[in-house]
Amino acid sequence: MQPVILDQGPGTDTETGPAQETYRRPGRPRSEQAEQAIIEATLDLFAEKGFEGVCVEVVAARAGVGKATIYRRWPNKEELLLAAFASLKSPLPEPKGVSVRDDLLAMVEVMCADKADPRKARRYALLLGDGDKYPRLMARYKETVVQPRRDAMRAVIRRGIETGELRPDTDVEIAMLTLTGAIMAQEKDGTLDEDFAVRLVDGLLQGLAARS
Amino acid sequence: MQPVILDQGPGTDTETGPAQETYRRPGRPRSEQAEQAIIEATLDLFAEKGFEGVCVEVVAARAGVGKATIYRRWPNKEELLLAAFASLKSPLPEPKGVSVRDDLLAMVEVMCADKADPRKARRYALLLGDGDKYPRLMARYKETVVQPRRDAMRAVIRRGIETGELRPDTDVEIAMLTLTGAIMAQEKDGTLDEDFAVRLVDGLLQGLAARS
Amino acid sequence: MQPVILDQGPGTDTETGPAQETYRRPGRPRSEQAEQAIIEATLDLFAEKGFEGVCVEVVAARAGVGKATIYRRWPNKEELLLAAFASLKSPLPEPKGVSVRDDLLAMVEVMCADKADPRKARRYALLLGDGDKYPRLMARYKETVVQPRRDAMRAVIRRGIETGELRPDTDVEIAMLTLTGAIMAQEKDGTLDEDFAVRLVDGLLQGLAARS
Amino acid sequence: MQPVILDQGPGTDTETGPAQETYRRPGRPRSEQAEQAIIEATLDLFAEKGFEGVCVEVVAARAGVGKATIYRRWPNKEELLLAAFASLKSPLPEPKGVSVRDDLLAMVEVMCADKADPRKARRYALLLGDGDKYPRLMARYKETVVQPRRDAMRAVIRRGIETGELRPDTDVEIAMLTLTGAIMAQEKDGTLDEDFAVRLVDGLLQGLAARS
DNA sequence: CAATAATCGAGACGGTACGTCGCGTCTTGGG
DNA sequence: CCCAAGACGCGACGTACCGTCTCGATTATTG
Repeated sequence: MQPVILDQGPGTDTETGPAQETYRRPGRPRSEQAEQAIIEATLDLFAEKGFEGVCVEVVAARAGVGKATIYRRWPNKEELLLAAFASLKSPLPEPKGVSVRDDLLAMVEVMCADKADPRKARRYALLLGDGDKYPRLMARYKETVVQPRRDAMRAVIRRGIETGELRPDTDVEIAMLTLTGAIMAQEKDGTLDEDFAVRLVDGLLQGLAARS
Repeated sequence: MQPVILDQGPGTDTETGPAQETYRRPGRPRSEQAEQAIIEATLDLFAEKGFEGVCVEVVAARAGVGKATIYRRWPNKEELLLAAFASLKSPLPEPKGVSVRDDLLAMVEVMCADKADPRKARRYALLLGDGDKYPRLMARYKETVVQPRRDAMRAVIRRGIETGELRPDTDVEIAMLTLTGAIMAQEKDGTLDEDFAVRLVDGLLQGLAARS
Repeated sequence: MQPVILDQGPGTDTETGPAQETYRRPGRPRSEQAEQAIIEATLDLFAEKGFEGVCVEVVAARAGVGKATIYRRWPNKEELLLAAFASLKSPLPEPKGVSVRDDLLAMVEVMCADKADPRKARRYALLLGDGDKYPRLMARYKETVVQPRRDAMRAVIRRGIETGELRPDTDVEIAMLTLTGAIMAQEKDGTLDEDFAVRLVDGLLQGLAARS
Repeated sequence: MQPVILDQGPGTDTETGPAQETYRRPGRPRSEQAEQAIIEATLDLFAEKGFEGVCVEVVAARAGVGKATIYRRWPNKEELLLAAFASLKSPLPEPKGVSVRDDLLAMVEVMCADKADPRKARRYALLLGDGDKYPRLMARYKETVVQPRRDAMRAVIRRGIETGELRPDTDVEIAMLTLTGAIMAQEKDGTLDEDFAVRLVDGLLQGLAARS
């Protein structure tokens, strides 16, 4: 019967940057500490027990926080998870523009490294290979993490065609899907991760067909 | 109403192989009909309402079956879903052995077609981008659906190297990951599915590098 | 809608006594209304359909309450039933102290009346002769309802001996068991309830033995 | 769809005695051993774990018997329990007819002894004092065990009135309820069981009122 | 001796209720 | 306006028994 609490307190989480004038909503400001503790607890729980282990009630308890403090910030568990994952994002390197092979390699190496970082690995592993009960989450993950990377990669390939480094009839989408897909498809326990990036980029550049 | 005579018999489904003589466990055999009805109901519910809609209680009601009859066969909801999905598997075509390109193309086409079949598409779509929260289901899905396909594809590539159709220094794993990964990574609402397979196979065969 | 201010507060119901200062546990207090509604629904269902009819799920639905709200208060169905029955207790009249016969009669009459009151009668009838399957409920019932009444009755008899109204060699326990037991043993559909109390008390006072 | 199995095999349990001519239904006769084992298992389980512990499935397992073998004999769990209890019945002694006091005493002593016998005690305790979730069962118990005893007792009292041993204005029903009720009401852990019977009978014979 | 018939054990069947868990919301008193 | 705590309604989960229904095998009596 009480009016629904509208999430319009100081510092709504849709704010992506500081407002122009230093405007401050009335009332007690949200605790930055609480926010951090929640994210950390979420990430820890996820790393420990996977998706199932991330229960809002447990996160709250571990972060020493009330459930409402979580729901004041994120509308549901999924967004919480997503926010937690987002805090792990490692940005792709800016292409240096010297050689397409080098730029692609740098990108692929960063993406492979993500699977090695223990914390991100868990995210990767669970999302893509171990227990993926959260496809909607995965969609969002793709949207916010995978897609931007693809776009960057697409740009590099396009530039390669323009510079003549790549075949002029290169199928950009296919090339891009091939690279990102291969990383995605590779099993996390792959045996020789160190030079996987090199093999992948070079393999793709050369093609499979025997040159007669 | 009469159960089929070749019923697998009562007992745990952990049976890994048929006994030597056609052994029959004591007690009333499990109803093959019930099993079918359950799988169908599961698939229907999934197609209708996605993951969330697949509640064991609803499946049981729709299949005209007690919950225990479900739990007697599968230990939890996840395994039920998996079994249901498994019943959708479309086997890869046997490689004809004429040309590697044709064999690969046939395989890729089947895999692409899976994403077009409404029922399987839904599985794919929900698993990879829509549904909600089913962790290790996808792992099992990969294990039972994706992995076998990869194995088949690997075999074709290996044969291509032997016949000289593919470069002798082809990196088999990379090639295989590239193909399957690209299909996986392709968005389900891809606009030009019809020739995607051709583009993918040919793109990979030719490579990206400009021939100087 | 507002919970009564003297709500017992949230927390386990194992609290055996009130804290010194009116201590209030943190968190939202338990709704007194919900408690009432649950008890009422339980009693209604019991009156309507007997023991079998008292299903926690139905009680919850009828009380407009979640199952958890019930299980937060009582650990199981049995305790719920007991609590519901306890709320029906009709206290024994205070002995007026004029004559033992009158005091006993008043007590017996109240106890007999309980078997006439439709709601309490149902409890009695079902517990002792009709319902189905609730083991240790009756024990608790006796503990909380029967025993206190016996204690009160015992006190009256003791006083009667002191005042000389009863034989000095009266066996108090026997007398008390005799009275309460007879009421207990009497069939619920007894045809002449109105003067049963008088007959019982007088019968006991006079004894059976012919006076030679 | 199959016709219901009618319980008309050899030796339907409605047979209360051997038929006149030694008629024997065709087919395999019911195993007397199984019947014994079932009853024993029921009684054991009851003694061990009370009402709750008596699950038909457990009884069957413990007796080394199929569930159908139980349900072929008794229509439901309640009847099984009742049959088991019935096998414990200890008949009242025939009144010797010398003195009413002696006859009553003998009867009361037997009834008290029932509460001492470990096996019967459990039945008594659970039915009347410890865990009585089965009121319908208790009704049947009263019907088949308690009621016959009351009838016998009533007969003795009536004879006492005729012989002049008891007051001519004795209220037979009250007297009878008083005796049986007191035994029923007495707690099983009563402190001095040995002479309880004497105290009860004598207490009732003398009455409580002081003789002025 | 073969046929018939009812038994036996085992265990699956459709149901119903249980008690638990987690979600996202609401409501306390106190910063 | 925020905070920690914790109750709320809801709804799915997986378990436990109930009483019934097959199975193949066994055991008597009848023809």
